[in-house]
Amino acid sequence: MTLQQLRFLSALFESDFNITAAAAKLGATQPAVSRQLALLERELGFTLFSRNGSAYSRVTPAGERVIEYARRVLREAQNIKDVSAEINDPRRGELRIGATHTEARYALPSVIQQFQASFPSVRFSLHQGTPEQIAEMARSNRIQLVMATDSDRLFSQFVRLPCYRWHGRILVAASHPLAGTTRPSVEQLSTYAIAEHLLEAPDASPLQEVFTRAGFEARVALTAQDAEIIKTYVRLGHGVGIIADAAVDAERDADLVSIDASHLFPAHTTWVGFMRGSVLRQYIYEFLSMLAPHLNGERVARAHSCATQAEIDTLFPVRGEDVISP
Amino acid sequence: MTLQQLRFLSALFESDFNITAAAAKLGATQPAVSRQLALLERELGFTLFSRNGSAYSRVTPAGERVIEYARRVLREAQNIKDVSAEINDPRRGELRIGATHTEARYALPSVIQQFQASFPSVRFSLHQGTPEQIAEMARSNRIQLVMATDSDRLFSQFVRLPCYRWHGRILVAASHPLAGTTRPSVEQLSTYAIAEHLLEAPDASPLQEVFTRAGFEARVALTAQDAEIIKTYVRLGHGVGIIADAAVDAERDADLVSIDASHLFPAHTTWVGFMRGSVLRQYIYEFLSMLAPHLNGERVARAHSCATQAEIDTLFPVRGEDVISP
DNA sequence: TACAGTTACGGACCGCGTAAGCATA
DNA sequence: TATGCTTACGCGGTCCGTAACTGTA
Repeated sequence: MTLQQLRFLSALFESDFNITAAAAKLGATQPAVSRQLALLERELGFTLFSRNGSAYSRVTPAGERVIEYARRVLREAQNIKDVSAEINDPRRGELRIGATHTEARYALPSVIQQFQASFPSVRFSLHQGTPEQIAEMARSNRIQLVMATDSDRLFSQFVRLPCYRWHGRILVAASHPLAGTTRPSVEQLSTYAIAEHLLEAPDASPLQEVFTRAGFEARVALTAQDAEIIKTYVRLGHGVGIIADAAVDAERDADLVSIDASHLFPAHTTWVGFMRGSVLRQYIYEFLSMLAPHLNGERVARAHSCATQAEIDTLFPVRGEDVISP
Repeated sequence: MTLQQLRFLSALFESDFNITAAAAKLGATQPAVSRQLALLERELGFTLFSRNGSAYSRVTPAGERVIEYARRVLREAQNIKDVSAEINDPRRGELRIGATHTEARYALPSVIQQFQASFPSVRFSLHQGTPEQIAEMARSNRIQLVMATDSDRLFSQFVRLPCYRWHGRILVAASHPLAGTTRPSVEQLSTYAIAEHLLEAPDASPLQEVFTRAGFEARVALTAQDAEIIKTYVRLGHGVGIIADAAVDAERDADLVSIDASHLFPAHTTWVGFMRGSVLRQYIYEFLSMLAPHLNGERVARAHSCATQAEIDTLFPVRGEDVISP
């Protein structure tokens, strides 16, 4: 068993069991990958993938376990390389972030700009995807930081730090009946079609829950990860939009009316995280402190050494809509 | 960076920085180890060990971090081998246990006998040591299971399962003034020299605490890991011994009087554990259920998947002196 | 025929052990 | 002089890429 074999194994898994693609990803030739995987299977004594004729089709139950541990091996090996890079040149490296749509679109751009000015030799990349996708990217070491809102469930192997909290805002066209109101009720909202800014799985919508509890039903006519789609819909006068307050741009959305909805919906927490046990380069600490002032080096380091998420949560208490920065 | 280099690195660390010894331990020659470590240092770009002339003396701070991650790599790689062994021959393998003196001496022998009868092809070995020593053995993968009493502090990276609970017993010679008493008080005890069965660090003695709280001082004249030493001392009539109840043998200690002391001292918990995230062979599950009936496969598997020790503790509630087996 | 994976072959490289060299007590 | 690590050297294995082969849609 060699690290190379485990790299091939992991790459094959991440390339939909296509050896040719996996080989290309690692800058190797296809026979090399094929041979090393055959050798690994022979050494382990059982098949890792089931063959569908000549093509590999899917992983066996045993293979799944092996891949899980293989990835752990590779992550720990990457940690060694990170320690080395940090010592040799702390200001040079890579920062790969995975984020869901809203964070990538509204929260990150200004921070990224600031970060790149401070660390011109750090190659920055941003990978937008669903929470499932970015969790998988982190597991395969393709990204170091993850940013998402809620969906904690998917990130149990992560150290999660609260970044900021926010409320939904109601967005309507200027001509809409609700345009002049403040503090609209659930009953009022329930008479209109709703365009909702999707956070996680559609079935886990906190919006539906709020309506149900008040004895009404939400008529959700549109859901989208991209708040701009919601705005377009609202501009057409088709109903009421509900989006993150960060997604409301005072200038470009001047034709729309946005109404505070903090009395209706619970606050969301946008957090940033990394895989438990992974090495954090110094510039990652810097990035986090740029992202939110309360994520300073000392507190992040303390969170990093916590064994459980519960301990971390006590380090970052929440008051009302804000994470408290002592 | 290769797995072999990490193995050499880890072995050197565990051989007191003696390359010759490390090479012998791994069945390699000394130049091979020397060269691979030099290559690794060159690849990483910094020294891992500080040289004291020609000999290696100690690890650098950076080296310490690298070793930490190198060991993790090796543990995860071992997990892959364990998965493989389990699939190829579930009844063949190794079971290496680290235990402190009392467990190795009194609790384990009968279980080991039973286990070896059921699994003749599993090579069993038992390694007795201080809690510090066995924790270090587990970190370097030399043992898979750990058994100890209290000293939780040293085993934060472990999954700990309560095995059984026990009280200290007072042991005196038949001619001793306390021989006829039941429920002796702290005041009575404080007039005699005490020989204490040592559990963890001498400064963390719960005995001293009990005495202090009652307003007395314990005159501890002897401490020992081996309860037999305490018995010898008591036989000489030199004072009062306090040992684990498991260490009292009805037949062989018939010349001594043992007195229940559960009213005086808090119960101790003897636990068994393994490193978090390690693969457990099927026969390890069997061993655990032989060790204590409440450690059945289903519950151990559940504990294994817990992320925190606190979760595990709720799986094994305690009532009085016993771990509850539902 | 196109596609995906395996087998065959020759070359480069790499890691090992033996043996000699070098520094420190 | 003994100990412990490093360098030199030659061998054997191993890994790789190119190329040819096999099996499947």
